[in-house]
Amino acid sequence: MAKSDITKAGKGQVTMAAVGRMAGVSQVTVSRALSHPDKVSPETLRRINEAIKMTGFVPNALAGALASKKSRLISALIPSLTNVVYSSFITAFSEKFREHGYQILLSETGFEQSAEEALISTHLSRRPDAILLTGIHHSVQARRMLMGAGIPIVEVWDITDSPVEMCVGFDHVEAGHRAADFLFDQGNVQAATITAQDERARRRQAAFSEQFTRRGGAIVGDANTGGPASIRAGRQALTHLIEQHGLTSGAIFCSSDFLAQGALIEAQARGISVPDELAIMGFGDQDYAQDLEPALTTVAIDRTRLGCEAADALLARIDETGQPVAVNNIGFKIVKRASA
Amino acid sequence: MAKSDITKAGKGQVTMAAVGRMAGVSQVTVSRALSHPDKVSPETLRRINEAIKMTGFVPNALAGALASKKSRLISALIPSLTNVVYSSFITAFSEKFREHGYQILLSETGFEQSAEEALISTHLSRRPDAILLTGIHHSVQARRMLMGAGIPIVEVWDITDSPVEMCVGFDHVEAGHRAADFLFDQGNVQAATITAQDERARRRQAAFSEQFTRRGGAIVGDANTGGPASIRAGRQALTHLIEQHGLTSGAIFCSSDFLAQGALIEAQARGISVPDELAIMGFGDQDYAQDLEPALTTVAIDRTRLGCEAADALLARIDETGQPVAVNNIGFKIVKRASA
DNA sequence: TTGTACGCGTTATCAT
DNA sequence: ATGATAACGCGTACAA
Repeated sequence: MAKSDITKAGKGQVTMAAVGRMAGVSQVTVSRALSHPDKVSPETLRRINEAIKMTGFVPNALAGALASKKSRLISALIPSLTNVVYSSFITAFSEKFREHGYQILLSETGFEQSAEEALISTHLSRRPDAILLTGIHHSVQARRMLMGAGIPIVEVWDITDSPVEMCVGFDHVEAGHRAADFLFDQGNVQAATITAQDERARRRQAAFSEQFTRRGGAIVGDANTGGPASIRAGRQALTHLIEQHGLTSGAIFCSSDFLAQGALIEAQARGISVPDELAIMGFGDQDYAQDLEPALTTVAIDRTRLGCEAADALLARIDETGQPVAVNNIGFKIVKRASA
Repeated sequence: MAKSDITKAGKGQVTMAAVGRMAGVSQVTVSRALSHPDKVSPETLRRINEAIKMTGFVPNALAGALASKKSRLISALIPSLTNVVYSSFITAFSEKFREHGYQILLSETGFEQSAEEALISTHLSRRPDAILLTGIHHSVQARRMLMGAGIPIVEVWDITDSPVEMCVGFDHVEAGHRAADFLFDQGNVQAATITAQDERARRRQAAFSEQFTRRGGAIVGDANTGGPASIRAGRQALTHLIEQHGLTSGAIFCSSDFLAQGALIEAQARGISVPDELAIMGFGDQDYAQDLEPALTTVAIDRTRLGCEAADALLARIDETGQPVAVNNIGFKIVKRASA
């Protein structure tokens, strides 16, 4: 049994050293061939690439990250993967970073804040080059860990004057106010709300009710789903508002398009005409909002822009190019369609 | 300026050695305190934990993985994050692994196969302890890299007699056949299909048409969306079938519940009664399928079970406990509701 | 119970 | 253009 092991042995992975041996160069030259090919002679480069192909060598990014102190990994914590609002956002965010050679380490936090702290710790142990958090409420311990990590941090989907470092999102109170103005100005004197279990949604709802009342309207009832948004929850909430609160006319402000869709279906099943008898307004402007029947009036959040700007902010800090603004309010837009 | 640096210096991260210095023990003892606390005296443990708290120490998982050759990282490649079918599946998969102390490195491959190869390579460079792929079609080069990695591999959402290593999914041809049988047995003699741009969906559609014809039915038309499934695509496809293929009655087999929902809305907008004039059948059994009006008849795939069994198969291989089956057919179930 | 010595596979620095 | 050497921070023997 020769001790030479140019072909890879049993469990051992192929290393740069092995590739180098095969190409007749040292390990360092292999490293250079991959990171700075222009600093290696064409002939050497050719032999190295051949050896790489023969051995099926895949660089060990763990070792690379340890040595260079750059993991090219970005942490992202979002409430839910199955909620299209967040998944489409994270798709834009990921794509931007993928173009720059980064990978995303993604975790769901759920809507209970308690899980976040442990997740942050686990994520930081992978030494990401930056981290994204959803929302602006984090425990003291979480903030401490984040600051200690010494990496760029962005909080999304909300804004505050005191972000951990940077935030990009929009003002939920203002969104609630403008939705109330819109529905009142449409001639609705009565309104109800359907809200999922989500702190930001609650904040919008409170702002909505406050403003709608201030304008002179009456809030007939508030239905909380007690869980994530779903079509079923929307149907049940409308049923509740009708049967328990005697809702017969006016407007309904839903905390998501998904809930609004449920309300739309329940109204249709009950033979209630939308928007004539009941005006229904969603939130988010999902892709399908315009394809519902009637097309859904809603508050549009540009999730793609949100993802891109969050990524840009982090990239600017990572590359130390430019100074991204600490508070980036991307706003929202009320989209009037047929349902309200 | 003393050379002692018990408090962490400028950019340097806190290491086990630093924690050890503060607690008056060596680096190894700190390591042990974290991995095998029972092998450390209570008093020492107390001092170490105190030092950890004071310094805000977060272990470097990169270094740990390099030394132990275990990254506690699982790679997952799925076609799309925004498609609830896959995101709910991956949520179950992730949850199972999270319980076992693993994190998921997730990437979208899109529905074009070409991107997969590069993604596999990038993922393998992080030295995951296992990898999950969607589908059973992979390039030769991809298979080579996968086998060379020497880690457990599971392919999901489809089955084949020759998986790279293991697969858990269901038979798409059989699903198409049974859907055809179902709709024909319901008394439909005409049928059409609406199919998204997805290889597995196409395979189901082909099997459906074949079987429906074999039974004596007639295929009126096949609408391909040419893109991902969406409500809009469903509406447009039904419009196409009606206006271009003269579809007036019979059944429609949609490749996803999302498309079926679009068809439902378009039918409603056109005043076509479902299921009396047109029977509509979806695929996937999304949570909301039963809450549509009329409730959607569809083919149920247990995505949670799929995620759990895929995770279990990998875990069994990682821990070398038990020998998971190479081909795990979890089947499907036709769920009759009101729409067909 | 605790510590010493070494290796994991790469990048960075400095020579040649 | 290429190589030798020293980190990087932690786990795993093995020793005390």
